Amino acid sequence: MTDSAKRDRGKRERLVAGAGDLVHRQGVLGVTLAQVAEAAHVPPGNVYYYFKTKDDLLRAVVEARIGEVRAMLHSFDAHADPSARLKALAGRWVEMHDLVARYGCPLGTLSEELGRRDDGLDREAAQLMGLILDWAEAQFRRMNTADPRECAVGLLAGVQGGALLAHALRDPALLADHVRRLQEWIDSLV
Amino acid sequence: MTDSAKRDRGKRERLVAGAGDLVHRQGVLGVTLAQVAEAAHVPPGNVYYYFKTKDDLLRAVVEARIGEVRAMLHSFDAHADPSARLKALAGRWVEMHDLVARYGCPLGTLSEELGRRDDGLDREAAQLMGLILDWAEAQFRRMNTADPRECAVGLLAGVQGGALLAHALRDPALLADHVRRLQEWIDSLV
DNA sequence: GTCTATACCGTGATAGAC
DNA sequence: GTCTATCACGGTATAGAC
Repeated sequence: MTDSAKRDRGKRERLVAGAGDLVHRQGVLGVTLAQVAEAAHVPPGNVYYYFKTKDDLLRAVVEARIGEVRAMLHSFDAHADPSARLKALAGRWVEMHDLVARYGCPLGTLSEELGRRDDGLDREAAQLMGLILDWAEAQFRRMNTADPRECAVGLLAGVQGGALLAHALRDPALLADHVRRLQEWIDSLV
Repeated sequence: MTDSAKRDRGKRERLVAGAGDLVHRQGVLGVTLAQVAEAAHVPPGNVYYYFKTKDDLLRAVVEARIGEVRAMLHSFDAHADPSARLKALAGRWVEMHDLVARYGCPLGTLSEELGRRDDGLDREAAQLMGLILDWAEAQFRRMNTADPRECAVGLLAGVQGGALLAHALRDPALLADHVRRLQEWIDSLV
């Protein structure tokens, strides 16, 4: 890789990371490309050198988030016990409960916003929830629980709903307490 | 009331209703005042005669939604049994599962979007979830369940999370199935 | 009291300078 | 190959015509 390509990559990554952050805090439509440029320490207007359109940048943000989700799920596979894996998944939202109470779940708010579209990006964003759901279903299946798919939906819906309520009421403790109840529920299934 | 005041009221109501609808489908920032005017059959630009700013109109939308929530909860009080009331609450989301799968829960998406703000409208919007939560808690308390507040959070989080997943995956059946599981859970507490 | 024409700004996007 | 000056558009909001 040439030096210039490396710099490109660095700036591209900074742009995507900054855009992802801003989108989380302000929503897709609330973010301007000028803000993204500033956050990534790139000259304003220069964003178009790396992304043809704003939607292009957005697509990169979604793809990066999907990558993060895959990495997260993969990291949970270190646990031998499927119930421990599921509890670790839920625990992720406890770890970021302050951030969630202020700006909502980074995955949930993005899914909600892009779910209204009809240009392909909605399908892309659906993977954010779809991947987690499929992974959780596989874990419940290993636990030999009845209706593993519905259990997976119950767990992720619980987490996402808890995040939404914690955000609406701006109450981090609500999320933490609710997730602990979900973790107890997982234990009760073993 | 004078005739002109009546007309005002009619237009005002049409503007608020149209704006509420558009906000649900496109999000707060995705709606333009021109669209609102068109939806309400009011001359474009004329919106400012009824509302000083866009935020003013938005506040009216939130207040109207709060009124709808109050009316909905009040209507459930017709059931003598608190568990029947709670199941009727959950049933509301089954009734509108197609709409929710397409555009998200009208209350949930609004709460998410306004929860990011910090100008008072976030507090206003918090009532959308707060009112339901308090009402549900009172019903669980009458059922003598342990931890009525946490049960209320569990129910509303379940519904909202189910709505979010149904929206993300654009799958109305997911919401209907999940809500039925929540209703069975309510029955199991009696 | 009701509505229209318009000002003004910030946005995404582009053409071309360096 | 990288960045800057600028455009055209669409948005909110206002001043003033009817």
